[in-house]
Amino acid sequence: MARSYDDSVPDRHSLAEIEQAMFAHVGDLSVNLPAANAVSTLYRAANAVRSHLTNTVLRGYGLTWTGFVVLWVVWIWDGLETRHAAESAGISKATLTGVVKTLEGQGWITRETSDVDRRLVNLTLTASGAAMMQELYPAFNAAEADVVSCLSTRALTDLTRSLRLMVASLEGTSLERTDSRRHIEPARGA
Amino acid sequence: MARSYDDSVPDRHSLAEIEQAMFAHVGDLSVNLPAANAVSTLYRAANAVRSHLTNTVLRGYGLTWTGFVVLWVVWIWDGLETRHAAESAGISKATLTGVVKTLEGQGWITRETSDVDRRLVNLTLTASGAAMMQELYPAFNAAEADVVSCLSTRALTDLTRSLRLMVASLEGTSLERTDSRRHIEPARGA
DNA sequence: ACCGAATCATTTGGGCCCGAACAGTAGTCG
DNA sequence: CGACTACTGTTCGGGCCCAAATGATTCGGT
Repeated sequence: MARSYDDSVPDRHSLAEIEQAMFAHVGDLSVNLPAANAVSTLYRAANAVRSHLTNTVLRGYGLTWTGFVVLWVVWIWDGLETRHAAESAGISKATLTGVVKTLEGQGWITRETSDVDRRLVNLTLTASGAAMMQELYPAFNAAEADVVSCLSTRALTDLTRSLRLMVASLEGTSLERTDSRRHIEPARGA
Repeated sequence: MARSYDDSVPDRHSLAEIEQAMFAHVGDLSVNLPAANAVSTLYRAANAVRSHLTNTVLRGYGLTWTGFVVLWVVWIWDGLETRHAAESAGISKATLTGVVKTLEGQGWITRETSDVDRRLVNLTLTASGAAMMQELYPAFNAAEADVVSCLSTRALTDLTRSLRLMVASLEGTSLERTDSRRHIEPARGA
């Protein structure tokens, strides 16, 4: 190595160092540290999981995380309309259009406009798409299990419950103001 | 409304319905449901938080989530080299280059190559950038607190600890194979 | 003093991501 | 029937995202 990696400016920051730096900039009183820690760790963990599963499992099939999620919801529900697929996958309809175009070009999925309502578009897995999911999902699920293997059963259920609470409070108050009582869509896997 | 939103195909899926659909496709025995639930809920929660904070706090300043995170780490450490900024922000150096270009164009940040090592580039907040963060961060932190207000103090610390465990086990084994003993960078706010 | 290896930031190319604007389709109500 | 309204999926524009390749710079060893 060209350098020992620990001599220059701050690289490895302890929590105490970060707290001190924060206090120096924002003032000791008015900062909610546990909330800041939780949010940043949450986002970092989600990206770490996504990145890990993508690189270890999905990349071999030429799939992205989002592409896989879309395939998954279409697979599990034996076909889906675009609007439901977008909601279940947790992405916007605009994004879904592009992702489906990619998956369609890869031959995993087909798109056909509905006969009864010509506004709708039905998504269905191709034969090779279904076969691929049947082979891929067990490996993906095993990798999921591996990712959470560092947590006890109790810690895992607590984690999921807390996260679900946050999702419920956020998705209940954010968008979709047209129907005040908004349902909670658990997305894939739950 | 044109339709009652609840009559057509499957939209509101209960957990039991999803489990049943999964079993029908993957086989009852070999699926780790708690792990799948945890991973999907984790990712969905992270995106919900990101989306909420972006729309309620950041959008008013013309900032994206990633742009804000980069500004934050540069702010809190009184300037940073790009490699450290990328790692602290949890994004690749390639992504950072583009984000910094955006922030530079908006006048929040400046870029200048180091004198002692001309490969390095130092990032510093402009005067207006520092002033903006001083005004913005309290609002952002308040929104963070609001997002986790549905959890008890105990649940929040447990959540953060579990997530940190996952991050540690993932970032310790994923990339950066050059230095086998990799440190754990807590990112912003932690 | 040189040369090869390591490290840095950037560019390139392909894909995801969303809000806003859009055109097409369906239901409603006079 | 003919507006009017609501809902559909798509397109557009701008930004984020990363792996791989590139060019510049530095370090270590000879």
